[in-house]
Amino acid sequence: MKNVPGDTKNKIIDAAYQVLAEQGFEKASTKEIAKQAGISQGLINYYFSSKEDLMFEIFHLESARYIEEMNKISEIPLNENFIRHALAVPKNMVHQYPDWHRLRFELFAIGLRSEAGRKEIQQSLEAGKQQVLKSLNMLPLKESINKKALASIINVTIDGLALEQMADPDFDIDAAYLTLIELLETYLLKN
Amino acid sequence: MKNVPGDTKNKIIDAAYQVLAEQGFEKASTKEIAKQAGISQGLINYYFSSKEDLMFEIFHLESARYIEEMNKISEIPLNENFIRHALAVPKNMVHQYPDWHRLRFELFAIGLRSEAGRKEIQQSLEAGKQQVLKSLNMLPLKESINKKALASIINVTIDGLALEQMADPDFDIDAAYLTLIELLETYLLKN
DNA sequence: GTCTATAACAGGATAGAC
DNA sequence: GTCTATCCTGTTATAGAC
Repeated sequence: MKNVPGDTKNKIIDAAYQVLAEQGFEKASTKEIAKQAGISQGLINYYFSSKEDLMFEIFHLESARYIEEMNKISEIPLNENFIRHALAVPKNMVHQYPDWHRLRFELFAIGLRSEAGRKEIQQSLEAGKQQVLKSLNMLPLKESINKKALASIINVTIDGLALEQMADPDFDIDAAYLTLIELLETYLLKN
Repeated sequence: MKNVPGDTKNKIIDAAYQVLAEQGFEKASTKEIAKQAGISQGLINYYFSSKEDLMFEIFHLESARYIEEMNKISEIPLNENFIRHALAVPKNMVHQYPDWHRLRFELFAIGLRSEAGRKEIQQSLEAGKQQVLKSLNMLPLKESINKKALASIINVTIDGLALEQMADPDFDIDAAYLTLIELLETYLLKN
């Protein structure tokens, strides 16, 4: 095994991501992160000036991953099934990346306590809304519809349904998405 | 000033509520809570066996307050404006009790990390859904509508819009609720 | 770059006086 | 019931050897 440049830093980031998702921001200790990464605790401060620094880097990386994932919607053909296909993208994220949503709610909680964190949430929500808005703009919609408001609603519903799914293993997320699709189709297409 | 029975305990709970909402579960120290309550730190452990014990008591009390608040919906007359009047209740909570929602998202973050916490979220979400369901059952709806799924969507949207409002002071929550009302009216009444 | 060791501090819980 | 003082543990960040 050769020493790849940037390898150690990435090992730390990966480990921190895991520990952060499992334990949350405050409880995620550098000791545990170092252990998980297979390095010494002191080394973390060689790559990151502080624990907070490391955590914010993770949130940024994950924000980017989210956008990337949601961009799959752009590739969906614009036929009468567009809405259900588009919503399948966030729905599947709950299954594929459960940690990702845990991390997101962690960010929400932190963000409501500090000014720096508040801006992080705002950016994250804004990015999600822009993605939804992009999709809405592909559809021929009436002028009377407030697209921005609608994008907000859809965006927060995606997060909320993910939470329900995580909190309650018996939650029928498929049924919820089905109803959401009906709701939107009725409003957007028949209105 | 006489010593009212249960007064000290309530002082602790009130202080803890404030500190918890401001700092979050992990950072909310018993030292700070004691300071805010105007008592000594050691006294907290006379009334509560542990910090966690204190925190859970707060979550339970707040859950009860939420239900109580939402029960106002039962008093709304069943006319054509029912939906908008009913949704005004949660919307106003964001303004009236900003701390309450901060606390709620704190609970969500904690809950996604421990089994005990997970059940707390589940209960809290379930209670909210039941309230929405109760309102939906007052309306004459088609059989084809999945009320439980719809209640979930409405319930999580309420939380989500509150988050947006807290994260972004410029967020137009009124517009969002207006669109939500239209969305529901279109689906429920015209469908 | 990476390690070990440790400094410097803060947290919750408890003991014991009053 | 309430206080003060203290114990014990765990935390992050840093110093210094390799």
